[in-house]
Amino acid sequence: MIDFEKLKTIYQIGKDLEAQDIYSLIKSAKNKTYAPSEYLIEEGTKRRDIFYLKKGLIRSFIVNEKGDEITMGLKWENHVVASPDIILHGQASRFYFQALEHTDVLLMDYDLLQNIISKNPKLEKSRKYIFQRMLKEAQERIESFVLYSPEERYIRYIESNPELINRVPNKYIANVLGITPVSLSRIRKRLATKK
Amino acid sequence: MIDFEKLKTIYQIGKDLEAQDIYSLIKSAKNKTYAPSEYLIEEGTKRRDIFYLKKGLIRSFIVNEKGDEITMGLKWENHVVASPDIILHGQASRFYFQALEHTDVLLMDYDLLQNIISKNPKLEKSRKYIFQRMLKEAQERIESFVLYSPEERYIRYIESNPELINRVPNKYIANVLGITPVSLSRIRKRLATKK
DNA sequence: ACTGCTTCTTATCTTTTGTTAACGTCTCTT
DNA sequence: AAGAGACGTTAACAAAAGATAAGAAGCAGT
Repeated sequence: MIDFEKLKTIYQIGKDLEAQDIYSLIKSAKNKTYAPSEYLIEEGTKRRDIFYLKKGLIRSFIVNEKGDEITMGLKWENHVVASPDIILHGQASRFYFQALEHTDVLLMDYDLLQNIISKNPKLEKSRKYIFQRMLKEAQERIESFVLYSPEERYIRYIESNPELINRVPNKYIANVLGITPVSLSRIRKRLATKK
Repeated sequence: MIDFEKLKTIYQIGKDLEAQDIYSLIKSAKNKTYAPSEYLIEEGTKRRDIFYLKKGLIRSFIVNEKGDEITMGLKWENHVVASPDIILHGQASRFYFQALEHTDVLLMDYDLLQNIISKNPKLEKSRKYIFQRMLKEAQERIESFVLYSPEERYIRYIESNPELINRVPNKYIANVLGITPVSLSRIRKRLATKK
C-alpha cells in the first residue's frame, strides 16, 4: 500500500529523484509520532536512527556531573536530527533527544540510508546538501560564541528564530546560548529597560 | 611530468581510488607554498579555493567593527581549509586566512572538486568522510562552549592540542576560546598557582 | 477550584570577565 | 647597539555572569 504522507516528505527532501530511488527510501523509512516529553533517543542508546522533523519541536540535552540537564540544541520543522555521538563517533549517545511538542518524524537507520545513497548516485546531491546545511548551522553557531557577547547572542538568536520564543521555555534557550537561565533573565530585563 | 609530491598527498586523501580518479585530481590540484603572514584567502575574495594543509599552520580571522582582528580558528597539518562564507553561503569571504608558519598546501577549486567527485563514485566516500570530520569538529567545539567555562575550555583545548601552545601566540588561542587575551592570562595564572 | 509543579524573576553575594593602561621581555630591524 | 613592535602579564575598575535562595506567576492535573 502506498503511504502518500511518506512519499510527499521524501519527495520534498530529495528532489530530482527517480522512481527507483524514491521506492528505496520509502521502503526503509518509517513514520513515527512522539507526544510531548517522549524521547526519540535516550542516553546510552546505540541505535543509529536519523530523524527528519516534519512537525514539532525537539530538544537535545545532556545530564552533567551535578545531575543538571543542559540543553544543547533545539530543532524543529524540516531539521534533520541525529545523535552526533552515535553517527559521528560511533559511540553510545550521551544526549537525550526529547519532544517538547507533539512531533511527527520520518526516521530510518543511518547506515541503511548511507547505503541507499551510495547505490543511487542521484541521491548524492541530497547528501551533500544536508551535510552542507548542517555545517553551515554549526559554523554560524561557533561564530556567535567567538564574536558576540551573551547579550548580542540572545538578540541575534531571537531575531533569526522569532517563532521559537513562544514555543520554548527560556531556560532551554539560555543553555543553547551557553549561559544560565538567571543570566538570561537579567539580559532580558536590560534589553527591556533600554528601550 | 609526474608530480610525485602531489600524487602522494592525493593518494593519502582518497584511498581506494582508481587511476582515472587520481588523474582527475592531480590535473586540477595545485601545490602552493606560503610564507609566514602571507594570506591564503583575503577578505572580500570570492575565489572558491579549498586547501589541504600538508604542512604548516593557518589562522582564520575577521576584522570587527572596532577594527580588531578576532581569530576564529586555527588549522594545521592534515586539515581542510576553506572559507565558509564562500563555500557554504556563496558570498564574499568575511574572513582572512593567514599562514603563521611556512605552509605547504594542495589547493583546488571547490566546484571543480565537487564535479570530479560527482563523476567518480569511488570518491564519494572521501567526500562523506571529510564532511563528517568537519561536522565532528564543529560539534565538539559547540559542546565546549555550551558545557564548559572558559577555564575548562582552555584546559581541554591544550590537552587535546598540546603541540599548539608552542606554535601559536596565546592571544589567538584566547579568541578561539571566545575570551580576551587578558582573561586567558588570568586563567593561566590561576591554574599555575592551583598546582 | 484547589494543589502542586514548573518557569521566570528578583535579590544578594561571590567570582569571573571586559576594558584600559602600564610595564617588562623578547625579537626583529635598521 | 639602539629603537620599535609585538606579546604576555599585571593592576585597577566597571560590568557581567555564576550560585543560591526566595517569591510571584502561570499551568496542569485531580
